[in-house]
Amino acid sequence: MSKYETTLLQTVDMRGTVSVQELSRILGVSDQTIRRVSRPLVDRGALQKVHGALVSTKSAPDLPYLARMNLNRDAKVAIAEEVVKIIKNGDSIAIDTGSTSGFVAQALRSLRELTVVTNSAYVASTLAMIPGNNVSMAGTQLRDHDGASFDRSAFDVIDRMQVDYVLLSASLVDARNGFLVHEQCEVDIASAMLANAGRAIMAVDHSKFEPQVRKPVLRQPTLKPGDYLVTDRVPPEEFSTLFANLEVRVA
Amino acid sequence: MSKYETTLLQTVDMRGTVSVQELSRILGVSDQTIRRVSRPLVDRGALQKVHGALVSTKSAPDLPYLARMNLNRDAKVAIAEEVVKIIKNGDSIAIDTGSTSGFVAQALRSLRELTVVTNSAYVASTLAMIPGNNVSMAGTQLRDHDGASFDRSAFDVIDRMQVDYVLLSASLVDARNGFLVHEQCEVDIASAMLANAGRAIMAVDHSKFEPQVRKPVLRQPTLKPGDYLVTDRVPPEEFSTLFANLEVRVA
DNA sequence: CGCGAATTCAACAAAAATCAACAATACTAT
DNA sequence: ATAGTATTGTTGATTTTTGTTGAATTCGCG
Repeated sequence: MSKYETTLLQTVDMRGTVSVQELSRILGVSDQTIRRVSRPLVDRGALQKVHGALVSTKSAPDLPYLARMNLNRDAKVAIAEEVVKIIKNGDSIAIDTGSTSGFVAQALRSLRELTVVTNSAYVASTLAMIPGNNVSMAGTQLRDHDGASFDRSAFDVIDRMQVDYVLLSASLVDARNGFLVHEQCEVDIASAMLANAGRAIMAVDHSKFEPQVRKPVLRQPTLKPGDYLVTDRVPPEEFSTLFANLEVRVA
Repeated sequence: MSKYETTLLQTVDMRGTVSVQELSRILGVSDQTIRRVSRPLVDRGALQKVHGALVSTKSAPDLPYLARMNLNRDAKVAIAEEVVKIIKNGDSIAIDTGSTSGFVAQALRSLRELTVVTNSAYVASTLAMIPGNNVSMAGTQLRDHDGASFDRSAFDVIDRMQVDYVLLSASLVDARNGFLVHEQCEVDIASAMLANAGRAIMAVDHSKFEPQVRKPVLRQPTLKPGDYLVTDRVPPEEFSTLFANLEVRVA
């Protein structure tokens, strides 16, 4: 560990992005030294390196949530458009958090007079400003990586509503165990929404059918017969049992 | 990843649409370079490209709130940047709804470890996704034209918090009557925030000093000596009494 | 539809940044 | 004190980025 590490990190985090040249002036060492001491920092992910400068990993624009939204972007857009075909003007819908939900929210802007309840601030602000919509934000304190809430008041709001549809998502679809996610709080919100909704719409892109690096272990509540499954590719054969009672739509 | 990426994204997201020409002037590089560094951003969907300019994917034109945001945009951007100079990393701030607040939220993305409470879903979702921030959304049911909440739970949340600053706005500044708005609920929220905050920051662009077509009649709570007034032009002489005890900053 | 202006694109040359290797210096432990 | 180790600055070759040029494309407008 170099003696410059802390100063270097502080400076870069403070300013967002600092050129190698300027860093060498600030620390009073050569540019080559900056490159050398920054390499381990870059390797362990404390900093990012670009040609000519170092940028903080905490820097705003490349946010985890938005980065995730751009993964499989085309698939998610297609799925979102398919979901919107199910919903009609004037319907009510509960929307959970998740990368696909953001796209569905965008696509739902083409409808009118929707009643929406969601625990995602992004979804809420996307749909709230459409004239005629009635949007409720469930929850108070927002999780930083996706701006969603899972506190007590979120459940209070959800339990007060009765909606036509609920949009759910999952991190992994497993032929044996069903729809899996990483966090218990996500399951809790999904259950609450499901309990107060008519038909559920499970939206998962094709990447969710393949093994994940970090395997999720928590089961989403089981769906009712007649609930929708919307995805962007025909699912492999081994999922036919799991989807037997669902109305499957492929975008 | 280019070293210009962060600045470019911030600028475009903040302003909605920026011409390639102006971007090249702002970043001090050629227009060709702007095209080059923006291409990967466009490819991964972080930006949209049109002939002659780049537009933010987050921008949603032709809506009342965002239309209002585009009125006097340059002034509001300047004011927002001035407001950010007052706030430091780690500070806590309450933010009311209003067109200028949206710009301040965008500008506050450059700071870290902020604690934010707001009744605007737009502000909440803008700041919630910055890693390290702690954002609370005050309120449940959202007003459709600006996605802000004024229900009972909004006050409950605000009254629970004690923050360093509160950002307020107004529809009209009147030399005799002070800061005026249209709706009583806006005054109520402002009062609640003011009661739980250290110093207030009143942000009004120069257009608010001139008569409005629809004259607002409700008085915002009076400010304390030492509170900030941030605007984009030196206010006319007749306001000197009203601003006597305030720290006036002109962007 | 066609014209002029503005914008974009492709290619190349210049400039800047990076890397690897080596020499000089400081520091440590015997 | 001295050999050994680690850190730093310098040099020159290599790679990446950038601005410029001219051709091709797109846009706005009569």
